[in-house]
Amino acid sequence: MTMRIGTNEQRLRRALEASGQRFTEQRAAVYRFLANTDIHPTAEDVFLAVRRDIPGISLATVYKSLETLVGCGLAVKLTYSDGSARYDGRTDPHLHVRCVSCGAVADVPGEVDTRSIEALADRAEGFEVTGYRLELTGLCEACRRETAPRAIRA
Amino acid sequence: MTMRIGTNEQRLRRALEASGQRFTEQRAAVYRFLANTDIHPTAEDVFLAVRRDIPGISLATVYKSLETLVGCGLAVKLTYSDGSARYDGRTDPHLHVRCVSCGAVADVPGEVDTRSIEALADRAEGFEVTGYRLELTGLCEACRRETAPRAIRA
DNA sequence: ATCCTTGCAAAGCATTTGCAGTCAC
DNA sequence: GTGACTGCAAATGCTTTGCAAGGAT
Repeated sequence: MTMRIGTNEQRLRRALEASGQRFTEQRAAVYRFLANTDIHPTAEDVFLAVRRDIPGISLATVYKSLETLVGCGLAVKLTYSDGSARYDGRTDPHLHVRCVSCGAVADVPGEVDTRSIEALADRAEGFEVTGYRLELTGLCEACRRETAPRAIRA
Repeated sequence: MTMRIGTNEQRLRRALEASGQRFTEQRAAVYRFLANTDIHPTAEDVFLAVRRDIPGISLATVYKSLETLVGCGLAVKLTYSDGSARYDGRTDPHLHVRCVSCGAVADVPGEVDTRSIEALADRAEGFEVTGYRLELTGLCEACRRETAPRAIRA
């Protein structure tokens, strides 16, 4: 089975059309980058990368394009407590690790047994529990070597 | 066994002294409020409440006082992905539920079996995993009744 | 031809910071 | 008396928004 060039673009065209939105060069470039990386980039990372293809693109357009992709179900937004966000081209649920020093995010393979978590949902008095947020935290390889990691909120 | 008035203030005085900081009316009022509520207030909630005791207090001072309490180990800062923070006078680790609509936070009694989570720490390649973040999400009683919950980031 | 998108700059929002005056010790 | 703390206002940093010009269908 051969991987076809253009598959990502076709998927994007279909998803945009399905939601009554237009295919643009900017959205295509953003999706192309996102679908081919596992670094879980910030909007700015995407901006810097996409600017190599489209020098005139603006940061605001990158933000808007990313939100469009999320709206179409082609990307997932990972939001963090320092107010920053990262984007993931993988849309299936999976666990992430986040570096508490630099904010880098990586995938963690494997399944979590969530029964223990779900069992607590009934204890949340007054709340209708619909889900949970779980992520591992730690230090990435680069930050582990550093003497003075810069402080960020996990 | 009788609850003594002044216990909170004594604990605050001790904690501040231990870290070379000064006891002030503002810090006392912030701690008094935080130690007697389970609403997990935002800095602004604290500000509005404390202003009843100290009308001239500023929001900046409330922020600084809260950080001081966190630094002393008398409070815990709960940070969320919409960039907001809430403060908890309970410093022992326990699970929270957060309303995805209004951001309200409540305690959830009970223990989670974390073995399944901890077992995945080894799979995070390149990372030294030091902990995890877990919280339940859902709708609080008030928001469940509303027709159009306002959108916030979970 | 329509009306969705872009790019720019300005606005938002929770929080932080600089600084002069004030206060706890 | 001295250095930490307060209150004010201005600044910060990520993200969003308003709007006129441009582009996809």
